[in-house]
Amino acid sequence: MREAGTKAPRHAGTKGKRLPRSFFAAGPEALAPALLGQRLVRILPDGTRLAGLIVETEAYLGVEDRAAHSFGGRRTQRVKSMYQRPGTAYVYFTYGMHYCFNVVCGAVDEPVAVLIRALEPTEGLEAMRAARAGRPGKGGMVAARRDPARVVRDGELCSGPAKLCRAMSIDRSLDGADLVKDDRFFIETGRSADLEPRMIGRARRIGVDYAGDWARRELRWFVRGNPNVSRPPR
DNA sequence: ATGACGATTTACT
DNA sequence: GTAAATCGTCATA
Repeated sequence: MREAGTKAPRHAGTKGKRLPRSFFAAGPEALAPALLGQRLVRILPDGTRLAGLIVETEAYLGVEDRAAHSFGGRRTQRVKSMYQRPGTAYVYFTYGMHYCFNVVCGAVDEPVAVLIRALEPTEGLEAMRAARAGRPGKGGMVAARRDPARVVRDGELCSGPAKLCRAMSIDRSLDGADLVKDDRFFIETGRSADLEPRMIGRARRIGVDYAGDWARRELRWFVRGNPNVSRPPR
């Protein structure tokens, strides 16, 4: 994690300790800010290690949260991962072309989670650029709009929930993965200790205007001044 | 079986 | 700022 204005992270490439299940069991409002600065790691089938520090998260509070997929106790095929153990990955497909990734953080049958909205990329940037240059999601953009040669600036590589999934090759195959045990997908201790409270911002969640009062609640946390944050508040 | 919509991103005015 | 892309999911019938 770096403050605005400083150079590349000194500890890029550093491997941390894997976060234990007890860390993930904190519940969404505690886990969302606690995940800031932690390192999300993805090992590709060919062994390439991709990683980034988490710089933006959102809490989804479950059955009473109108913005949550589990609102009202919905227990559909799509959201089944949200009802699993803390530390489970909930990956869903949306808008016909994008994936988003959440960390489940409640007891079994308590469908709460934290959406990972942005990362500061630290390892495997080349592979990320290649993944982001092509077409998104499943079917992906029409021919007229896809541009395999398009250049994605580093600050835009993982600056959104679907962008980071694209950059890190996170798709449906990782839905339900156990982040505590899985060897392709996990979270390590990063540089959260460097984050003073004043460096953490809080704001409304993005893209949930349909959720009435729940749209107004400040359930989004982000690292102030970090260029990878998807939508820095005013 | 059908229709409306989405925890988004992108290009364009 | 607006609109298009694109299809699985969900509610309704």
